[in-house]
Amino acid sequence: MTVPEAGPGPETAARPWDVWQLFFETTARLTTEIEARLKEHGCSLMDYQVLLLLWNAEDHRLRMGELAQRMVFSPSRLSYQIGVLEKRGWVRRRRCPQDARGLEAELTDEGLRAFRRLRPAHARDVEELFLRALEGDDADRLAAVMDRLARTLA
Amino acid sequence: MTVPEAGPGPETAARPWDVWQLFFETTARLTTEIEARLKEHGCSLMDYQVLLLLWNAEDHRLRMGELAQRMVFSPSRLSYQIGVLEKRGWVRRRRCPQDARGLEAELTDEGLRAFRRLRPAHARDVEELFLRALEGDDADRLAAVMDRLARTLA
DNA sequence: CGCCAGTAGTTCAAATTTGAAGGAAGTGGT
DNA sequence: ACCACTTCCTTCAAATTTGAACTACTGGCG
Repeated sequence: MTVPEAGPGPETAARPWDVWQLFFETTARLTTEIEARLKEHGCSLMDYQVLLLLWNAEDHRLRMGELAQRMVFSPSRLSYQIGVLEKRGWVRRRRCPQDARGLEAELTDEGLRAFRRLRPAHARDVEELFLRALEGDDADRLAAVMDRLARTLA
Repeated sequence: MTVPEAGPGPETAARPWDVWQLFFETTARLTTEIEARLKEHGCSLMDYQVLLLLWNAEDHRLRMGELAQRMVFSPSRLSYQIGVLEKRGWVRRRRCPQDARGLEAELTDEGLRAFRRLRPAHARDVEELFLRALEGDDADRLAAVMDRLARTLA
């Protein structure tokens, strides 16, 4: 309203700080709900994300450090998480051939089956709770913003 | 590239699932970094958000339940958080006059001062790490998407 | 009034997360 | 070969988070 516009401009001139608060709160609600639904199938969202990264990786394995980077986990947090998944039989630790300091986390056959079992329900949840809210070129616009954010953070 | 377009369409047709992953990962990086910076001033992001909500509230007070809703916290989590802030002298618990079951969390004078001390640095961080990435009408578009997400979750 | 289902918060134990410290192995200079 | 430095990951204690009881109070109904 304060800035003259040519043509039909946006109805709402969102105040930047409100956008941040809305982003923060909505993100919390979204991940909380998705996590709650996934947990009914016996898996936390972080568990799932680890499985997903391993699933996508060459030979279903990744170096611990690489995994920690991608998950935005501290080393100790990743160590704990992998420990949990290992006890559950979904992941195995292997010493890395190239570098005896390092370890690789590898999806077991059981982990593979668990992932395949979990995926459909989780995909539907993300679909329903997140993707459905994206209209028109929202996906592209959102991706562009996230890319810019990621670049700032790098 | 796979879909014929009339005129100069968007360069990138982001695949929905990738958008979700990017959103999830970038959000994690962003909040992790903002939290790290805030902690150098001796306050967690959740502490700050509680202070902010109380700051904005009538008489700087809110019912525990209301606060829990807005923070997306479980009752026990809020109870713990308020306990921490209370020990630090930033917040006080008062029995609610209208309903003897309930409590209100109220900002103390010291809490007020703490918030005013924290705010500038945090504002700069959010500015630098989040708001700067928003170009053109990104803020409005993002707000619209978040609104739609929130409505789905309600 | 007296009972009772429902509401508001707290508490407790178990699970997770953090951050500092440690142990094992690579790397590079001498 | 040796030593200092770095990298990779784990471990440990303390802080936080979760989820299931548990306590205190309300409001409505007989």
